[in-house]
Amino acid sequence: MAAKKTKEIKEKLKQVLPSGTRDASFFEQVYDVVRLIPKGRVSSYGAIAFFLGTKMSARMVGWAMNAAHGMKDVPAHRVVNRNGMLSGKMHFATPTRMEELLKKEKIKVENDQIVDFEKKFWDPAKELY
DNA sequence: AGGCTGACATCGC
DNA sequence: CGCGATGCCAGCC
Repeated sequence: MAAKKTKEIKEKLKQVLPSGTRDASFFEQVYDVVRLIPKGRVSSYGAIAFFLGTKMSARMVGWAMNAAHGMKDVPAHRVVNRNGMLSGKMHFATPTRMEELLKKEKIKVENDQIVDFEKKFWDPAKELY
């Protein structure tokens, strides 16, 4: 479906981001927040969106993450949906990459879902404010 | 220029 | 209690 499209976007971003970094906007802020997520902690699209001021634009955060794939500094694996589910794992290099990365950070993952998500949850609005 | 899509979230029936 | 519909923003066709 959109897999092909994503691939194209990824390629395009490779040209756009590293080259000019463009005049980021929503994305850059998302990247910043994601980078601030401590190791061993995770956050959600909604929390980030909320922190940025637009709680309802959680989808955009996901879109930003998609772009973040090209950014080495952005630990997209630490960002999951509100359920703590690794909804975006299929967008990584390999479907298991996200889970592996999380496990390396002492985060337990079972059935594509983060264990004790509430404990590992890192809320930017709380931590950064 | 208009419409569709997308790694989400929330409200409604 | 579960599934469907809607909102949001940006980028692509």
